[in-house]
Amino acid sequence: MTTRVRFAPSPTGSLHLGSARTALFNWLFARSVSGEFLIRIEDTDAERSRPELIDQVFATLDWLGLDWDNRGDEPRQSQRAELYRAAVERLLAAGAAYACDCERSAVDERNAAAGRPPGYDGHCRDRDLSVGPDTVVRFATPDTGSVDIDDVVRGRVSFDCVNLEDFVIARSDGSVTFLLANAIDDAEMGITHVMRGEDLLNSTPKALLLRRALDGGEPPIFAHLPLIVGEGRKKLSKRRDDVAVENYRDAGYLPEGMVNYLALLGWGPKDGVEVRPTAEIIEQFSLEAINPSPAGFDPKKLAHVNAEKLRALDPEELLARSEPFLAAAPWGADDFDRDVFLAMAPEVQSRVKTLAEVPDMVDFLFLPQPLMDEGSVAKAITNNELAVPLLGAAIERFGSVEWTAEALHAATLELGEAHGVKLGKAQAPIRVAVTGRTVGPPLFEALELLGRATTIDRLRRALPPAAG
RNA sequence: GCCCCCAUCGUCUAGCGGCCUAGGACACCACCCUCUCAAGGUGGCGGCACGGGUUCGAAUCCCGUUGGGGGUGCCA
Repeated sequence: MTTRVRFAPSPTGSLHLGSARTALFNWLFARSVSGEFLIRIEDTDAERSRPELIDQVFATLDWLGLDWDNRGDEPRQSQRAELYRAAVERLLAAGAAYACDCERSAVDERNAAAGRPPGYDGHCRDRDLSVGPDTVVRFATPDTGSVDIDDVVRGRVSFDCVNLEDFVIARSDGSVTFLLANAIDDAEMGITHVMRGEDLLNSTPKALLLRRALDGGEPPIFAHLPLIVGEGRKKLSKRRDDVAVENYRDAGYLPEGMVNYLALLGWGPKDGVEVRPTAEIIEQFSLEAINPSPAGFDPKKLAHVNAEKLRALDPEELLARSEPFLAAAPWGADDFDRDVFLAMAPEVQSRVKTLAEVPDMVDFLFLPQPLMDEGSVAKAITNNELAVPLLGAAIERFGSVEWTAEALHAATLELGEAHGVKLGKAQAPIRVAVTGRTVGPPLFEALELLGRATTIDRLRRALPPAAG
């Protein structure tokens, strides 16, 4: 039997980091065993589901590079209502489910009055109500016995049936809930392994009970993934944390950076090599190596992994990936010179952690005039008594020096010596005059690319009027 | 409240009874390299939650405690 896994998002929001990690692990597992990775849309809740979000989820999975094997034919639970409804009828007919017209508040009151813990009390089990617009359908869980799950990452987990309340499988409007649709579809799609977040562990015995009641056959193997937690060791939340994968894309993270980092949350390669090509991660991946404890999301490490991926790109690739960010840069399209960019690319790569930082690293090369950073100007020019003489000397010297990074480097060194300072001090005012900042890529390479005329023009402009 | 899960440096992890005076990575600190800033190199800081067992031997196995988290919906 071929291994078959699924990722079953609910289109109620943009793709969440936790969901992306779940999708990734399913995908990694499927690819590592030459199995199938399928997608199913769990939109049984008409109130919350936003159909337009489905394409967004697909787009994000595409961006991450998680290809699925039923593309274009992803089951949508909202379109399978009849199938589910038939299952509800069967359960009803078999006496495995019953109608219930209890209001939540009534249940709570009864529990409070009787001193019982919260949860449905089975009030309607034997009332023999008929199903109608004012009733839900509940599944009658066994009163005794237990449901055991042999979870790949957690070992055997046992649930006593007495603690399993009679849960709702069909709403009063006739639609079915996730538990039922999920159990039916996993059986029907021939899913062999179910990998999902640990927050679903408690619902697993219910799914198993349903599957059994519906003669769904051998249950899948379960693997409940550790939750990804945020700052306070709590489940990542939309309020506190930046959880939308799209946000990371827009912030300049590489998909392979996200994939690599996410793969490290709850799993680690045996050989300890953390940052590596996705193909290798697939090779190394194994279900048994997933660890059960919650994993904290660390933006700093994500950034580091991303930076490593960025450095691994060749210049052409960097340019291509940077395109969206360069398009939003402050210079005109005509001012951009791809050859200049490509020449500077290696220096840019070792200095940025995200694509979003790329434009700022090269803007002075394409802008008619550099963006002058106030603090930098003050520090290196205004409040630097050596700035004027140094700049003046540079204007003089750069007029005739051979225009190569090497010669410019040597010339600036000599300029510094003549004024009693080392190269570090000597290049500072020149750097600010030409690039607008005290920090940036290597100066002399940049000057070479910029050309003699532009460089000298910028040096002149940096000189105070009186001195100029 | 009840049910379930988890527990190695701040964080991600290696470790699956002796190779552990616990290894790596991120972050942090120092030094080196150096035209700034990075990158890179070297070194440093820092951890098996606690208490009982089991065993010749426990980070590793068992029990308990404590702590954390998740679930407890006509959400998924």
